Amino acid sequence: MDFPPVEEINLLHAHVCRALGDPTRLHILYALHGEPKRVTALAEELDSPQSSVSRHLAILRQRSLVQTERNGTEIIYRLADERIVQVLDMMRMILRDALERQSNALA
Amino acid sequence: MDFPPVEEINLLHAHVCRALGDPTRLHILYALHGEPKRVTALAEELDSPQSSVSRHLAILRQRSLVQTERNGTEIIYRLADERIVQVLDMMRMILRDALERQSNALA
DNA sequence: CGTAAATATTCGCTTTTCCGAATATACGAA
DNA sequence: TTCGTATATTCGGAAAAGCGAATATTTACG
Repeated sequence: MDFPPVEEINLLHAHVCRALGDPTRLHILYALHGEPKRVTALAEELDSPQSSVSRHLAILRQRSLVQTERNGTEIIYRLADERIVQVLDMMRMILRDALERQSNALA
Repeated sequence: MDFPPVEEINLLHAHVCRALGDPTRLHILYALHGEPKRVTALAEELDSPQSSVSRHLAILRQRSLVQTERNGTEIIYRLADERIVQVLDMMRMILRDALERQSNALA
């Protein structure tokens, strides 16, 4: 029983993190939380061009962060794992605490 | 009492995620877990040039993921918040499950 | 002061990422 | 098949991020 080397795991892991490293994609992930949606709906909600949203969704799908289901001509996107939002929320908490520490340090 | 707009939070959040989106930086964060280290020690551990590690550390520091403390001529880096590793581990779990689902889907 | 050690920054350069507009593809209905 | 809607992809260019080597900076010590 052998495991993939650390470097390879880090590579995959970093690839996923990079997918999270764009404000529009974060917005998309939160918008899909508990509520699958189609591309056009997301584009309207984010006030972003359709091609842009579609490209972002493709990136999230490649990285296994969202899944798709076709319904006629439309395609429904959903979170591949709802725990993703938990992770994002935890990051926000950590970030908030860090910012708070910094403003305290200034005072 | 007003809050910063969602867009601004997403921008900061994405900025932090981008810092996580590099395999060397992930390696650094795990290497610092529970064990502050100096730059040279990290460079040796990662078998990476000193300038490269220093640049990565600067990025992690800008994003409030690590903190520094000077000790003579050396500078000790530590995680700004140990919960960061929890978040990373959670992401790995989610990633592992996703990969597992995918290989099952092929079978 | 001068030297050595540790860390940071700069310099070129390459690669990646991002964007909107335009175009292409896929599907359903008639 | 032809049309309309929904989604995906391509195109061309701009901005950001990556790297190693070399150089600069900071600190301690004699």
